[in-house]
Amino acid sequence: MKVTTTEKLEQLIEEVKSIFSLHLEKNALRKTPERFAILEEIYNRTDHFDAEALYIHMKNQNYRVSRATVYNTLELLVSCDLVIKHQFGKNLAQYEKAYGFKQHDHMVCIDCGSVLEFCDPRIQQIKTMMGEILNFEVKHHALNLYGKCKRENCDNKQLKNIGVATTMA
Amino acid sequence: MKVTTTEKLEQLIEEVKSIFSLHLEKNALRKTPERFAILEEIYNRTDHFDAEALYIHMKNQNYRVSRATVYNTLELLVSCDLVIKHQFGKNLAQYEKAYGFKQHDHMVCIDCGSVLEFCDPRIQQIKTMMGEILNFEVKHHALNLYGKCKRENCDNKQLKNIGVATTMA
DNA sequence: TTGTGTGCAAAAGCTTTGCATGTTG
DNA sequence: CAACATGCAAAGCTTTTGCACACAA
Repeated sequence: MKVTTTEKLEQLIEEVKSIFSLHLEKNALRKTPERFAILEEIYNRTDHFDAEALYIHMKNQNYRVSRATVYNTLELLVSCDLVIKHQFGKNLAQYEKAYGFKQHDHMVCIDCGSVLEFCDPRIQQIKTMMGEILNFEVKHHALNLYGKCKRENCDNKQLKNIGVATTMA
Repeated sequence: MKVTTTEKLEQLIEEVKSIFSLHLEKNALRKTPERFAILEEIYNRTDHFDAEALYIHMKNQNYRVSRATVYNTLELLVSCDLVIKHQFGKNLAQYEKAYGFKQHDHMVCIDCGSVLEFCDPRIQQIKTMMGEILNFEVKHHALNLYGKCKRENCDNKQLKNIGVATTMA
């Protein structure tokens, strides 16, 4: 029987909802519809996004939610590793879904702001070794490479919201 | 003849001033006393600092300077690689002098905010390889490892200004 | 029913901008 | 002396906070 991409995504969403549910129970936090709606919204997105974009998008779908709750829930989701928070060199936090995707790092174009992902096993080795040497328990990391992409429509201007490749062409 | 640490620092400061001077000339920018005073102030500091701390410190020394000029000059210095700008996961840019110091990366304690530095040659290999694979001209990078330090006076609370080891004990 | 979570709006914090003034080239 | 840089204060943006109300447990 064929399993479509949509079905896979729905399965993934059910899975992360269970995980989140369990996390809320464990920490005696409430299972509010807003929290699950935000989680679902995030996992239906592709690429990176900021808190305001998430808020606006939910508003546009006529989902009644406040910025405070969006920020609140994002923090919760980061704390249980369902979402990763990034700072790509701007004073604007970018977020990304984390569960079921290979851990990766980012290449950011300093002209057009486009972001590509890559994996390299050496970063894991560095984390382990430096943790031992410096006597730290390393929890996570951020490796961003900044440079100039060679897209022909790279606009050689820093966009205001460091964005997402698909929103910029 | 003995060369003291202070003398070395003064030499270094003269050197970066020349570099900055040349950069200003090349770009037809003006050599104002404020710009050189800020550069000197930065190279007299140790560790990491934010724009406000730099501003306050100059004010305390009765140097008349404005926030606008501080931000302005910091950007200039970053653009000619005399200063590096960091974002250690907070919405607050941290800066660091860059000339004459080995390039390094950072280990940040998620509890007390202390920052340690380390070097690892593998990061250079990753930059080169990923630049080729993704067709980017890599200009710089940021690798931050986040974890828990094992200092006995690590206060297990996130400080407001991710700071500098020496200001926190 | 109890108290945590939410929405709204105001406040806070960092950074940028506009405009009059000062100063470099 | 003309253009650029500075100082000051106001504005801009993202994020946090306070408070009254709603609703999950």
